[in-house]
Amino acid sequence: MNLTHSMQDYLKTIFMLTADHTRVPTTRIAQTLNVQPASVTSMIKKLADCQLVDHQSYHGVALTESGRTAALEMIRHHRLLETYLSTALGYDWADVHEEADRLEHYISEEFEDRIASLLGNPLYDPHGDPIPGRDGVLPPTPWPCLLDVPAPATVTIRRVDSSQRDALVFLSSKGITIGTTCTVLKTASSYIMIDVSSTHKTVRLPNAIVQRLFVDQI
Amino acid sequence: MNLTHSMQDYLKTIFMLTADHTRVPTTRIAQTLNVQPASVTSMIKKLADCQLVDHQSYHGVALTESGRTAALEMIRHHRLLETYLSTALGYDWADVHEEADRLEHYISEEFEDRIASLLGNPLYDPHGDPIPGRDGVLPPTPWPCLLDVPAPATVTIRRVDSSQRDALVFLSSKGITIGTTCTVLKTASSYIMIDVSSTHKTVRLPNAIVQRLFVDQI
DNA sequence: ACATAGTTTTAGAGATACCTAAATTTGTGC
DNA sequence: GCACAAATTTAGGTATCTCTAAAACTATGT
Repeated sequence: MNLTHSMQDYLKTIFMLTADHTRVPTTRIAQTLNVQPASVTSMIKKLADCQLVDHQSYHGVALTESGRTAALEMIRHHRLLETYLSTALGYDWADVHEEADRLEHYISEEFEDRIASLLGNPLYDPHGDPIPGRDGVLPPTPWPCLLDVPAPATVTIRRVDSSQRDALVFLSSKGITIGTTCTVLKTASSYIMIDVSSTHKTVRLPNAIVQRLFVDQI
Repeated sequence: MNLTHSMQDYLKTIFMLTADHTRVPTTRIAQTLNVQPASVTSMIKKLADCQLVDHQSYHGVALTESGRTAALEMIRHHRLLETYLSTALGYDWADVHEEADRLEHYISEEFEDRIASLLGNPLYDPHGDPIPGRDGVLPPTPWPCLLDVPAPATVTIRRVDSSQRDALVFLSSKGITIGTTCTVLKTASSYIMIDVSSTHKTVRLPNAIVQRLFVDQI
C-alpha cells in the first residue's frame, strides 16, 4: 500500500502525540495539523482501513506496528534532512524544520542513504532529537530537563525542544546550541541565571526556555 | 497566482516542446506527460485563464512571457538539483533526473540559492544542459551535433541529450562524459568509430547515440 | 467540394483531501 | 439517572487532477 503525502503527515503527527503511549484524541491531531476535526475523522478511517492505526470511535487513535514503522521512516527522513541542511548547506537551526517538512515526503531511499552516509550516520539531529535508524530503532535520549537541575551545576546542552522557532532564535542569539557547556548560577521560580562557557557571558533564561532544554550534568 | 505541482509540470513540458519556437499540439504534451489528451485540454484551459499560455482551440499552445518565466524557474531548480546530486551526493548522471524531477517542485528559494552558491553558480548541468540564471537567462549552447562532424576530427563532449536513460548508461560505461575528448576515426552511415582519449579505447557509437552528442571541435 | 481519418474538445465521472453544518456520543455535575 | 457541554462523527459540498466516451473540428485526398 502506497502512502499519500497526507497519510504520512497524519502518521508522523500521531507518532509525536503518542510519545507517552496513550491514545490521542481526534481534536489534538486536528490542532496540530491545522485542519478541522471532521477532516481528521475521515483520514483516520482511511488509515484504519490500511491497518496503520487502531481507531475506536470516540476514544482516540493509536498507531499499529506498521503505522509506527511508517511514521519512523518519515521522522528519519525529516531529521536526516534537518541535519543535512544544517551541516552541509549551512542552514540556521531555526530554519531547518520548514524545509525538511516539505522535502521529507519526496526524497528517495537513495537520497536518504547518501546523506546519511555523508553525515556519518548521525544519531541526533541539530536539535538533539534522535534519528531513527533504517531499522526503526531510536537512539536513547536520557537527558533530564534543565528545569530539574538545581544550582550550582555545570551542564552540557544535549537537546532542545524545537517546536517553538522563537526559542531556537533566542538561544542561538545567546550562543547556546547543542554541545554548549553552561554553569547554572542561580535557580529562581520563574527563571534561571547561567554562565555560557564559550562566551563567558551571563544569560537569564526564563522558564519557558528552561523547560525546553535537556542536559548532561558534568 | 500560486502554481500547483501539476501546472509547473505542464509549463516545463511546454517549454521543452516549444524550443523550436513553434506551437505545440495537445497530443504531444499528453504523450510527454503520460496523460490523456482530454486532461491536457482542461489543464491548458486553466493555464490560459492564468495567462501563462496562449491557447488557440485546435491549434496548439505556446507559453506567454510569464509562462516562460515560470517554466525557466522550474528548469533552474531541476538542473541545479541534477548538478548538486551529481557533484555533492555522488549520483550517477543517469540517476539524477528522476530525483530532481520530484524535488524541483518542493525546494525553497533559499535551498536553490544555497546549492547554487555551493556549486559556484554553475552554468551547465551534468548533461551539459544550460542552467537558467535567477534572471531567467539561459547560457549559450553553441555546440554542433557530433553527427555533423566529419572524420577525422578531435572533439570534446559538451552536451548529451539526457532524455534516454539507456544512452547515458551506455556512454558512462564507455568512459564518455562531459569534458571527455575523443577522436573521430571513421564516419559510416549508421555509426561512427571514435577513440576515447582518457581510456585509449576505440568505441563504436551507433547513430542513435551520435545524434545525442554535442561537441566542441578542437 | 466533400468524405473521412485523425486530432482536439466537451461532458460527465472518480479519487483525494479538505471544508461547514448537523447529528451523535461521551462523561461530568447535580 | 439525567441534562448538558464538549468531543466526535456523519452528511453533503468544493477544489484539483485525472479518466473514458462522445461530439466537434481540421486537413487531406480525390
